Amino acid sequence: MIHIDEKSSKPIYEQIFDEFTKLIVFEVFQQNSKLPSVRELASILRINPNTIQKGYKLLEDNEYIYSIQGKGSFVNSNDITKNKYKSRLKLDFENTLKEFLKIGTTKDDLILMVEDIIEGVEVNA
Amino acid sequence: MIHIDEKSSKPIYEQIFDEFTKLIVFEVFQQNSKLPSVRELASILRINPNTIQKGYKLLEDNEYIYSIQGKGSFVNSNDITKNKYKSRLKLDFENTLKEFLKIGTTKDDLILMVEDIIEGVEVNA
DNA sequence: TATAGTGTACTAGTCTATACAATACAGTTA
DNA sequence: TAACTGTATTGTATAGACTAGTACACTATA
Repeated sequence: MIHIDEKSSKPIYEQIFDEFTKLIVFEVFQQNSKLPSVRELASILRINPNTIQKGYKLLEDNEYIYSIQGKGSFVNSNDITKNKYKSRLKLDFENTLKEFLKIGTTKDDLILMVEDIIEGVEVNA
Repeated sequence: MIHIDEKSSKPIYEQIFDEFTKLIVFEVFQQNSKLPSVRELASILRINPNTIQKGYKLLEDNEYIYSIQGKGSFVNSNDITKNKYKSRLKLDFENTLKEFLKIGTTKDDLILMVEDIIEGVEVNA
């Protein structure tokens, strides 16, 4: 379900965040569904519970999940999570686009690039 | 000329890389022009020479500069540096686009987004 | 009520990457 | 020769990531 790369330079708790973000946004986890408990996931992945907790804390701070003491951690509403994710993506998109503009790439070039990339994805799909 | 943020979580040697990359790509440094020596820049920025060296090594590994022992470090040809930078940007662009497609954003939406962002930049310019 | 499971918090220790410090060597230039 | 370059090595200090152990408050259920 969740894949952690021990060799990655990215901290495990950030990987936890990334993995769950995708599962939530792609609706593998429906809204209000329960995430595995901190101790359970720690046991499955053979990672210290504190590290899992740190990842869950990050998810909660970013409003992807909410936690209730004694009950567990649950997925926030689809509206919230999808909008959060989309905002993050859009920010990335904007920054990259602005860099392209700085080095003189034209609007037409950029739109062509978008079309090329989409086409490439569709062919591989 | 170069700005280093001591408080940033990004390592100093990576900041050195990022700053010079931009100066080179935006042609503040012309091709074959000499970068400040390792010791000189270390003295100016009050940073350890080894850290500067590590940044220069990264620039050299990514073919933005070339170094000659006893002479100094120099900016590579504009063709090479600009292409390198563009490749990096394009990769970012592609990854973000693919994420958008995964969550069901359509081609038309994406092109609209590009146009909106460009318009926003032009207004602020 | 008792027990097991939940989130949460804290301290302490290990490990790794980053950065600094000091020194040395080899090549270039004047 | 002297002063400047890049490059390499060894050692030390520090911060962040991770582990380990423990503890407490809350919830659900038998």
